[in-house]
Amino acid sequence: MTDRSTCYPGVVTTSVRPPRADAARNREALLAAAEAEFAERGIAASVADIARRAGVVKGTVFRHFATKEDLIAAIVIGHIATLSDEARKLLGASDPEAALREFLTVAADQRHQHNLTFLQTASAGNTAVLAARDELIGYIGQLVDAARAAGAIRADVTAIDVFLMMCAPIHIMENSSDPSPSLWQRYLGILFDGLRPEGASPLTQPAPSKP
Amino acid sequence: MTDRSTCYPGVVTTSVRPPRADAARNREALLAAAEAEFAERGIAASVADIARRAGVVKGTVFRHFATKEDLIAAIVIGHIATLSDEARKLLGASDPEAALREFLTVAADQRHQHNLTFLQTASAGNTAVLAARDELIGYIGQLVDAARAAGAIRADVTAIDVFLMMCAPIHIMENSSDPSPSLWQRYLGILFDGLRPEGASPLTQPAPSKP
DNA sequence: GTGGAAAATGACCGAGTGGTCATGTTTGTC
DNA sequence: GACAAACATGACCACTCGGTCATTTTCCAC
Repeated sequence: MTDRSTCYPGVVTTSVRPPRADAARNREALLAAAEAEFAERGIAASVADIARRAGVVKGTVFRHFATKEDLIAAIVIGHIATLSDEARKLLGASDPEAALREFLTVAADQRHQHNLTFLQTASAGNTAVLAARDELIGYIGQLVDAARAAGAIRADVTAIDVFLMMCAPIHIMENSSDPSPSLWQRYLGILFDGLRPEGASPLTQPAPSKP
Repeated sequence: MTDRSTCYPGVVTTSVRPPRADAARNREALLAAAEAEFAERGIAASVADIARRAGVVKGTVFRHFATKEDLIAAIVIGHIATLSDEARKLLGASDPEAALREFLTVAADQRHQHNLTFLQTASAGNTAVLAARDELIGYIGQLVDAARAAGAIRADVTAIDVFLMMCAPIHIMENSSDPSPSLWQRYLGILFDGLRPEGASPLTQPAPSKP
């Protein structure tokens, strides 16, 4: 085994000396380049292209991220953390319905801009991703509870439901050949109306117990 | 150019002698094998594996389908045609709301069983697929019109909307790590409630004019 | 049965992939 | 400024992929 102390998937291993300045620079450049490359070419983006875009050689990528999957996981974790921050900010809002809607808007917008929907499935097994995901679902749960208490959403909808449905507007618009960039807002509107208590019909399938 | 008279993507070229018996057999076997392989391994399923599963050699695949994309297109066209048949059958139903819901149920179930969501995007540019898609949207339009006339769905929702949203329940459940096989029915329920007139809020984005 | 067309075969190709590693370079420390 | 550890380099590997093609086999009409 060679030295892999810098290969942490988003979580710093404890009690090691801080990374060298150039290494930290390159890591950030790689994350940015990978995000851009994945957004443009999807999961097919190659490690070599990412390295080139970051002004670095392919071998360097594997010094920072043990596998391509680890690189993807690092990106996904970053974005999930961003969403967690957003959800936390919205917790104290005076209008719980508007807060939940705003969260879904931010989430869809982020996923739209960075083509994250497929990255999320690509890093589904990563434990660090799972931990970040669970934290996010916790915050979503508080948003959902507040909205439900305010009578803004139906009673039978859970935090896991909302988490799973988060990407739906993006997936819907991706089926269009030449979508307007903000088409997803239309489907977020329809989806959100489906979450409202008015006209809600009983659901035949129970809510999933785990995401 | 070698003879490619059998490489038709779902549409029979006119006035050629019928294919040989073994060729017809192999073509069906290839389509079935490809469908199974794609369902199991996604878009990453290789032509060689598909050929092996069909009891045939890789070169044979390219005698029937000029490219891998053409093979995918043939599968997708078959499934779209199946949906068109289903929609046509439902046109005369006495309950337009139930008919639309039944159509969405059949569509989601088909896409769930055959993992078709990604295949559809993979064959997005194929002209024969586009033609089949437009025909399907025509039938969906009639289902939607009937449902709207019966007051079962909101006024601002179009056939293209329904077509684009068709796969949403499947995409939603695919975000789950360990989904129940019928979880998509839950999200179809929520989505369908979003299509109802009760509690519908105005949509900020206009409906797409083309799919 | 036989001849000729249609189709299947399997070896082959080139491009591209994620990943490795010995070697050379940079950085921080004393 | 020298030394060691951290880091970057670029050549390299094994492998898979979609696709091609000369050759052989199979089918069908007569």
